[in-house]
Amino acid sequence: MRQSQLFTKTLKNISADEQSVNAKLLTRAGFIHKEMAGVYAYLPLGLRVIEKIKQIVREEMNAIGGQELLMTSLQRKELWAKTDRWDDKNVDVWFKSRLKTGADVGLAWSHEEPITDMMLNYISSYRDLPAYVYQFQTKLRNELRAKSGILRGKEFLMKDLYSYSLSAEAHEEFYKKAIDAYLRIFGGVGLGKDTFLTFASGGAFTQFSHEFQTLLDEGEDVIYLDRSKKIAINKEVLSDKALEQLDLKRKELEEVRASETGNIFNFGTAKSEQMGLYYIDEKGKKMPVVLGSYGIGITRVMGVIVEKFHDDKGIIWPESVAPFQVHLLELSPTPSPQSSPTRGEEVYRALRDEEIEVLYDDRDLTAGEKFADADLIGIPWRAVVSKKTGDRVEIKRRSESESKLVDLKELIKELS
RNA sequence: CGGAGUGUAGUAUAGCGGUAGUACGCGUGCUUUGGGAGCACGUAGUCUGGGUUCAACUCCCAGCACUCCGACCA
Repeated sequence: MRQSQLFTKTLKNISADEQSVNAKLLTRAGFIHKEMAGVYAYLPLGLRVIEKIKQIVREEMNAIGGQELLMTSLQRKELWAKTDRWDDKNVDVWFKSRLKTGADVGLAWSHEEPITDMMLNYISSYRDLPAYVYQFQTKLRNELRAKSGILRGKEFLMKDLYSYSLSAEAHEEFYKKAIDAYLRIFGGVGLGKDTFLTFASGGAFTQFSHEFQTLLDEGEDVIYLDRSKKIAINKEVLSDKALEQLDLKRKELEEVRASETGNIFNFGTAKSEQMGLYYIDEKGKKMPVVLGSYGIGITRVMGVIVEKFHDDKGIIWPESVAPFQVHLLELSPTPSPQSSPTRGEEVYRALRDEEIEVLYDDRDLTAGEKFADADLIGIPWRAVVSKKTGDRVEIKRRSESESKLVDLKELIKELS
């Protein structure tokens, strides 16, 4: 894409009100726009990052048998009343509205109830199980206090998968596969080294649920981490008994702050029973379906990545989620549309021919401004053409300071 | 929901009970072109409502919005 065509611009300064690093950098670089507290729009650059993260998640979900769908944002009151979660006393983040007919509707803060209710239509026999369905959906939550930029918003994008299994054993098997898939996802988006399976409060059916906590000083959670075992326990369930069950020793645990980037739950059969989701087994016996849910905060992951990968000049995107692979800067171009294409144009076309995602800074700006923008936007590779580079290209990683001169072939090889 | 703070051009900020200033941006022109370049001219503003006052952007009250701390967080 040509940067001259990109409608967003970088900003040198933003409101002192915006204090989180992720919101500051993403706003200044033109990835997001704040509509109101805790509510952000994702602009072209930001959306590209979102789509990259989604694709990494999608591939892993498909690999464990997930089928993608898209549920609705408007939800029926009755479904949530069945599990006693319509009442504001029980769920305090509801946005509620009313149809012209007078019927109450809720705006989706989760989809467990509607998706489980929908499955009543499709699950009636053991032959229909298991079923794994997932979606990427905007969740709307009337949080009292949004904070930390896109880390906790009133509106955010989440991947939620729901598993419907025949038995506790079958569920357990899938649950383990989901854990592995999650670890691969966090590795894939560049957070693998700092993301740990964490035992957390489990609810009625199981003692623990599992969170995926990414170490981050700006995170909201405190966890106790055993680095050698690569697992952690959330402060909220820390007890001598829990430590013993998990075979963890208090003196080997490190207290660290983290952000909950994923969370998986075993609901057992409780919700199925409440909602009437049963199947008939081989012997003709009516059995409740075993339910699990598996979430990843897509936009939160994006925010965490920015919090972890930046310097004083801007963002440093991991290659797997960067909006573009390479930022091509043409310095001191000689604008003359009638004559032959500039060196920048040639390189731009060559990269595009190789299907390399390139943001081409073809704007008539000074070198300093282009460098500053490139650092701020944070694309992993920077390629510069100018009088100085002649028929070669100067390339540099955003994360490093040394550059080198290469020819076009080497450039393409480096980026492929 | 408890506590604290802040609302001044598109953005960031200064100031004052008496005609609102600077920087960036934006527009025009010229000069520049390897780290947010220069000159000139131009552009645009006191959150809303009420009160005090001869006079309110400034003081007081309320509302709304934003930020931070805490509580909450399937």
